[in-house]
Amino acid sequence: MAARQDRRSWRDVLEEIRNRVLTGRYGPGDKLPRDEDIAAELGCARSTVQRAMRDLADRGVVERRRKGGTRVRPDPVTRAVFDIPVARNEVESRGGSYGYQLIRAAIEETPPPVAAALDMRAPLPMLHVEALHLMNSRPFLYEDRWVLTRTVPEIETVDLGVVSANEWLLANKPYSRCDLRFSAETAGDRVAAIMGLEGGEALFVIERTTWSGDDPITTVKAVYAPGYHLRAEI
Amino acid sequence: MAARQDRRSWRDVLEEIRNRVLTGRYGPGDKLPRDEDIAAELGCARSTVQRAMRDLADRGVVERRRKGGTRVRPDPVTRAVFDIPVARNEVESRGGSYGYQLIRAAIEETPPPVAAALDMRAPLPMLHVEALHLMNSRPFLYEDRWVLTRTVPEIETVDLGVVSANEWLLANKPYSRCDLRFSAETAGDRVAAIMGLEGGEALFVIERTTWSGDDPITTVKAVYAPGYHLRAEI
DNA sequence: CATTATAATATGTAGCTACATAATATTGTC
DNA sequence: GACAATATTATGTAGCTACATATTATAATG
Repeated sequence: MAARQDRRSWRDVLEEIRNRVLTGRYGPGDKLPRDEDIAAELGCARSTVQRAMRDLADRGVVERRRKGGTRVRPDPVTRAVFDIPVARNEVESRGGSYGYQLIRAAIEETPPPVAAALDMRAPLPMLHVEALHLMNSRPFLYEDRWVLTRTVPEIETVDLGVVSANEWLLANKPYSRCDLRFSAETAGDRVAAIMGLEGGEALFVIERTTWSGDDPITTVKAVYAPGYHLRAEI
Repeated sequence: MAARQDRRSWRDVLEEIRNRVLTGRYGPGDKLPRDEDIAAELGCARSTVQRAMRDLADRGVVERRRKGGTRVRPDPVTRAVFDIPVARNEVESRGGSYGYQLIRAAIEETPPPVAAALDMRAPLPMLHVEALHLMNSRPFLYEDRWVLTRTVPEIETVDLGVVSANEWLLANKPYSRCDLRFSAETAGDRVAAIMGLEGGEALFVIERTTWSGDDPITTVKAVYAPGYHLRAEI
């Protein structure tokens, strides 16, 4: 096959190995031949096999270890990649007009759950920000955020009535680590009041915590308006 | 830096470029120099830059096009990779004992929303399966699934009281395309009854639709027990 | 002027070599 | 036999060359 071009591409190798996994020729937990042998069998260079294998490892199909070899992942998972856009972009890409509204910004002591999320031992003064992102003047996303001022002192000089803490931090304080949690939550009285809901609705929630090296930056709870859903395709 | 080994690794290149993006030296939408020039500047081979750039593109930091060059993604996103495990593995990896219970399995005509999810034009006979996955004998995940028997006729011969449709399909009918949707939903009467809830709780929902080539295989709504959350780390 | 053919170009891929690195296996020592 | 030192090995990385491919840019043509 591949008449004009006789070379075997890494995608061909990937497909071949993937098929062998899917048809059970290489079952869960099984050890695969070494790259070199697969290369010889399929008639390509080791680097081509390497390329394919790296992709399969990225996709969660196989696991590779130096000297240990390659084996099929024993527990099959569906690996999905999600892009979580900035609220402004998400609203605008849906053709809506974006609006932003600061609800509150104040210095407070770290509450215990926030300290836990950020791996902090002792409470410290933090900037607590609540804000609402709007689509077509209607609540789209409520954000409840804590920022560690010791890590990001400049944020105290920012007018959060104009720029959202989210956008400011993204542009000014890159993170090196990020924890993400997706969940569902019932709209409580406070959130319902802020978002103009009746209360009791199921809301999609993304919690995100970021660090710069070992220094905690911020933790946010982003609560989306009812009906929101996040998509991915594989 | 890198005393013993003077070579610059692709990770170094990646970090360097990433920093330039984060510090604004390469701003959103900006075009980067060609790989070859970056290689010359940083003192490494083009292949090393390529490796780093591919990774940055995978992470959603830059966009690359042949001849068009490399540019910084204009809209910053948080790209997260989630592994969605099979219920059994998820329960067992948390140290729980897994249980499975078939609620119902019957042939029905495709309802319109299911047809829409699967890109089907006309309704066809489908296998409608409802099942409950248990952790320590308590409801963990309720699955409401439709399987197109025309694509997977063998499933009619499977005893779904013993093997879950999910596990059987994963092992026997590989998919080539998969759509995923995350959302939050309020527990209705039926789901509440099945899961032993009071009703009105906010539940985390994953909807998954798969195809083999152009042939629809199945679409599932997976409803998790209250308190469930999905994690990722970047 | 629009439309099509052609050239130019940046990234993508395949193959090669050589060496690095992380494990695992083996051997040596007590 | 237990444990440490050493060898072995499969994957990982860096660099090189040559060519493929997809676009964009330019020139040719009606």
